[in-house]
Amino acid sequence: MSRRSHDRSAECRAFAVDAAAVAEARDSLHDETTARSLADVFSALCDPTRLQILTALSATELCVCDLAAVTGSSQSAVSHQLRVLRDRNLVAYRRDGKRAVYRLADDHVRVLLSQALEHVAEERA
Amino acid sequence: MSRRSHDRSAECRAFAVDAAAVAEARDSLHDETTARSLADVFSALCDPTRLQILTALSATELCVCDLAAVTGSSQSAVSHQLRVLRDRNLVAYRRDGKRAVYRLADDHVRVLLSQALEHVAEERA
DNA sequence: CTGTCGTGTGAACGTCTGCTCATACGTTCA
DNA sequence: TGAACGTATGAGCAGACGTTCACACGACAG
Repeated sequence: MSRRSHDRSAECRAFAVDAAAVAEARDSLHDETTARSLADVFSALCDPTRLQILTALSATELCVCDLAAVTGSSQSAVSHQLRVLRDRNLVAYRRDGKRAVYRLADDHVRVLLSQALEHVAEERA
Repeated sequence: MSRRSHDRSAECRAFAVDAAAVAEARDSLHDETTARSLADVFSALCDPTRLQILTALSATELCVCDLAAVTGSSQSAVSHQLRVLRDRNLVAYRRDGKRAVYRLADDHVRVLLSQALEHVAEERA
């Protein structure tokens, strides 16, 4: 514990290089629950199967069975993923007899998808 | 293997309920490389530590050491995450002596963050 | 009622992921 | 040149994740 200023190889320095910038950046961080919700939203979007589901639902509303057909996944897998998307408020659904017909919950999803699409298109230039 | 039409409990039906909707949705899906890139972008955004990094960089550019201070993570962890963000073209950096100063790569990141933020704010109403 | 359909769900399992630890590399300064 | 600094990276490990499998449940037809 002696020689305090020399034994922090992996810790980097305890004090910041640019204290002002660190303070400014720290203030800009979201509170914990907001940060958690943000991560949840993006977590819902990071799986290829869920992205396919959302892209499909951008075009038209679909029941679970048809979503399975569109994505090429099993009905069970789709149902599990829809549960995630429902919990994140990214999709909504209505019952139609024995079927459950899903649709996008709001337009934020479309914007998120289109922005990400723009990004990947741009970096290919 | 007989009784072909009765033993597909988990497979759901092989033909779609709403063939037209399925065809329309299927056409709207992105090609495989685009889908992969989209998933990569959102995968980069779904980790709390990386979200903190990007939020911090929305305010000001920062070196690795200061990012570690802002996020409360180790320098190694931040460096690993920055590698992910670099590979996804979400951040860029310049060398300044021994330091590496990182910044957001483009404005798509800001839009993505703000849209997700709007979404989580809205569903709390 | 009985059987089938469409869907939801829990357990199990293999894979992916993000962390720590240790170490290496390039830069700066004495 | 040698030491400290800032950063990058690989190995290893614990936990999260997505799938399959098996099954339960409500709705509808016969």
